[in-house]
Amino acid sequence: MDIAHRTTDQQTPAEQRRRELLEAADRVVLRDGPKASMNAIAAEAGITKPILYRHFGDKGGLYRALATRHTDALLDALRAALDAPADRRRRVESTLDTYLASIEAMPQVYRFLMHPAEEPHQNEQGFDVGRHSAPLLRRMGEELGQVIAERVDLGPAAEAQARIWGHGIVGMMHAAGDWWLGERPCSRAELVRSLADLLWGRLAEADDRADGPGF
Amino acid sequence: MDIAHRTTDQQTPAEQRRRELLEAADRVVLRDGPKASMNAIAAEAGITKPILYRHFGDKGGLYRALATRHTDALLDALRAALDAPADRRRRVESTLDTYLASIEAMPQVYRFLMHPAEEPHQNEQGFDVGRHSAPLLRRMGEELGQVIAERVDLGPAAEAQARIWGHGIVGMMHAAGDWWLGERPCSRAELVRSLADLLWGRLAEADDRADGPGF
DNA sequence: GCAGTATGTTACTTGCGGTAACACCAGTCT
DNA sequence: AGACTGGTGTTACCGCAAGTAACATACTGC
Repeated sequence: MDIAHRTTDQQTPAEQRRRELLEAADRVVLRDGPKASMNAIAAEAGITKPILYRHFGDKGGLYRALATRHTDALLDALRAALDAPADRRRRVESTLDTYLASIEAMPQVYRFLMHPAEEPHQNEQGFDVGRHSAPLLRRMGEELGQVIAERVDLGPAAEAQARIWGHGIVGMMHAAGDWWLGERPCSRAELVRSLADLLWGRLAEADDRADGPGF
Repeated sequence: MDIAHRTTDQQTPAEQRRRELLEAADRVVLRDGPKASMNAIAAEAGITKPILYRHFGDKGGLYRALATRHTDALLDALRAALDAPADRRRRVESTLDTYLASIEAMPQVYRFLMHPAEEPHQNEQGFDVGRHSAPLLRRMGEELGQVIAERVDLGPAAEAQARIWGHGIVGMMHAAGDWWLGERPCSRAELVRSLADLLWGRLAEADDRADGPGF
């Protein structure tokens, strides 16, 4: 038995193989998009389908393994930005920038993680199943942005700012609503109040806790 | 020709038929979730597949038509809340509440619009977001919520507030990032600055425009 | 009668996820 | 040595869903 060796060698053969398969899958998915089939992935890895299923169970398992690698990296980067020594405002900006820089640097990975079910076949007019949410959120964001631009005096660069805020506020509403609908951690009124408070700048007003480095 | 009649009757037979089909599709989709097959929808409508394809082109067309009906209703409700005569804070709360009440009242519709590719039971073609990207957003939201709870002094009901803010801020970042990545309307630095400004309460500070009713 | 168009059908193709069933090839136990 | 075991690999198949002919039947206007 060379298990002792393996631990020093850092990898059992199965894990090694699994990593190779994941890397092949990664290549295919980032090249062909989410429509990549198990057959294509297997071919890229130089093997055939059943082996993939032995390693990952089903397609969801493969996806999960694939997603985990990328999300862990992103989360680590975000935690680092969030923990850096600086004042709160700077930390917030740094975290935002880290996230945006990540998705900017690897847009294929981002689209794979966030919009997996796109473009099933190349027709004109790229709408398809799974894209419904995006149009709705986009429309809400754009409309809110226009309302803000029309009614709020934001000084210079007002339009750009208003659109950003529109999409940001809509996203805030959507994500909080989605989470709340699933977990029901509080009443609707409380949720509304908290979100409105957030928009009203209580994040800036709140004091740091006495025992921490502040946020 | 009875086109004159049709215009007074408001509907040509084709449109009438289309509406019936859409209603049948709606029933099936809201009952079976997004995994509803074209066959099932056709059966519910009392006909067979090719007719659906003649009316809607492909499955995406059907879903799009279906989604449009619901999103239009939601957008109308939101616009009404946004336009109601009241001060800005009240209007914001009212809009948030309208949205949340809507998704609370019709969760099946909401899940269809926002999480089209869910329902774990067997056989999901293409990769699935709901299972994996949602986890990413949820994890980010929860972690941020914890960080806020640990470091910011929010007074009573701090934990609940912190979690809400965590998810809300993450959602804001995600939606704004997604939109920005697609349209590139400004530099990354501008986006970061605008979002941080939003979190810093500039929405509350800004004055109303002179020519409007205010937001 | 005859062309045109809308409505409907059955029967098919294509492609996917997923699964048997079998084959090969280490090492291991007796 | 020879049977046992576990991992790697294969071919060939199932079931199911999207999408598409090709054909059949009405109803219209000329």
